Amino acid sequence: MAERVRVRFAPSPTGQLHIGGVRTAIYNWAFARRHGGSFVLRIDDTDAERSTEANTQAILSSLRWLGLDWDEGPEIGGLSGPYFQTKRRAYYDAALERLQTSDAVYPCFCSAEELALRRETERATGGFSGYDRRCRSLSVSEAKSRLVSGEPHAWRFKVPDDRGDIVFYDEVRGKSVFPCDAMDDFVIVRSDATPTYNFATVIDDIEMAISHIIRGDDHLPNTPRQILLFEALGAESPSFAHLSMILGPDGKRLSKRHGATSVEEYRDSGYLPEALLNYLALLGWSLDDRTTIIDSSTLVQNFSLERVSSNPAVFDPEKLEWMNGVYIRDLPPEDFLERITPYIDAAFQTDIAASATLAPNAEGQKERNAWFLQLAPLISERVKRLTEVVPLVEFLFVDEIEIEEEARTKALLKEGSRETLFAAADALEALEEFDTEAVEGALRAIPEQVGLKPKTVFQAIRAAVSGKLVSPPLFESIALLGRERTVDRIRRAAASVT
RNA sequence: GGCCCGUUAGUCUAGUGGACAAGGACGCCGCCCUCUCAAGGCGGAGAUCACGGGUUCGAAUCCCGUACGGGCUACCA
Repeated sequence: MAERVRVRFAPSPTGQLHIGGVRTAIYNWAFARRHGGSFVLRIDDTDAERSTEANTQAILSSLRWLGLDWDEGPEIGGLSGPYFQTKRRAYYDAALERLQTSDAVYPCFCSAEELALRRETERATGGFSGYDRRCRSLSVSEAKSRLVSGEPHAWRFKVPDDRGDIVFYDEVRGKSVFPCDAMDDFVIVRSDATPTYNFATVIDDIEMAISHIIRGDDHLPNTPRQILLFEALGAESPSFAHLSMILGPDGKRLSKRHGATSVEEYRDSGYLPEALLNYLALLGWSLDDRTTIIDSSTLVQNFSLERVSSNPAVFDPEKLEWMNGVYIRDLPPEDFLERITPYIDAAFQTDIAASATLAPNAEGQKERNAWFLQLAPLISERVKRLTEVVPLVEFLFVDEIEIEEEARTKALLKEGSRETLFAAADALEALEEFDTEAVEGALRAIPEQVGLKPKTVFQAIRAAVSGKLVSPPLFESIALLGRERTVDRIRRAAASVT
């Protein structure tokens, strides 16, 4: 195939961008980038009932968030626009007209109710095989007069009788054969004059000079119909690559009842776009026998349809989470801070960006910035999702901590903890410097002093200072919290232990 | 019912006729490190390559059948 590579991702805005759709988008994007081709984004919004503008916006922002930039499409335009099917009506009307003159279609006056009824009875008796071609045998004059009288009608494609098998080579699955005579005369234009998916998509793919159609294998049965339409319209078929489904843990196609399925949900629950991209890219494609962490440029350099697996994959949230942790740990402290900022602001009603914590030139905040920066690596290696940062740093952001019940019973209400806490408070109060080393030096002496195991001592202090059983490392945490707040918390906790 | 697709450990995968009594990753288990939780290090369990036939000197790899799973079967996409 010498022609230029042009692929398209054509989501239907009937919902948010879901996991399966994203993977399709990733493969299309990577394929285009790999071959120096174009990645076209087209919105297949022919389902007027369920398509919404909000969904379209959500899809665009999800793609942007993931770094999947398109060369032509909504908001940026392009030579093959418009990129919304609802705005391409003229093309569909013209195509229908051509098929009418070439006698490749015929009007069908059967009502939807009628068809449903027939379908049902035939299926019940075992032998349903699609539309029975009833209107195909209408005489030309009858059809014409019913048309003229304004009788509601759809347009059906005449599946040829002498066409033979439809054969094509799927880039993922290899040779595919569909017997033509098993296909019924499908509707291409509805009675409200709008095109169906099969019709619109073929016309657009022709007009947009799409070279490779990479899509979910739920479209596999549509492919022979579309090939017939390409032929009827005198166009060459593009190459096809059908991706297997992404399944839920029960082996059924991934859906909302399996939990989070939209990109936005993953973003909101603290996933990094690069991690989601990485995970999804490898769900059905592999670089080699051992690579699991792969950045987008490596993906682009190596992506090929040949290495796309043809069997369905079960989506594993645990592996995604692990991978997200890998990416979080890999983030430079500055980046990490920037990424957690929105989550922290949301949780504590702070406005870190506005208070210039992260702006290096804002005097007075420099200190706080540096302070926070110290903490970053300590936290980043402890979380797998950005949202998990919130409980870990809560003790630094609230004036009054609340001691969790478990922390109280398991750490504070232990034999000797009252003495421990008083000793710790005294030791910390007596320090000249209040940095990590000094704090550690002071606190390390406590276990022996009170005759308890280090773990017992430090857990009591941790509970007093953070209110929790789990926190970033104690000495650093205390140094960051500051002497005043630390000592105050420890004394209060001591007082509450009788 | 019809048409189509798929089948390597719980999961994602490597494997394209001999180097595979099957490699990597997640998860799981154990040990080490350790102030908690993580991270990290080391080690381990886990696959009769769905099953049955064939082709071949030789099959996870090719062919056929069966079973199981999935998709489509709409004037949805």
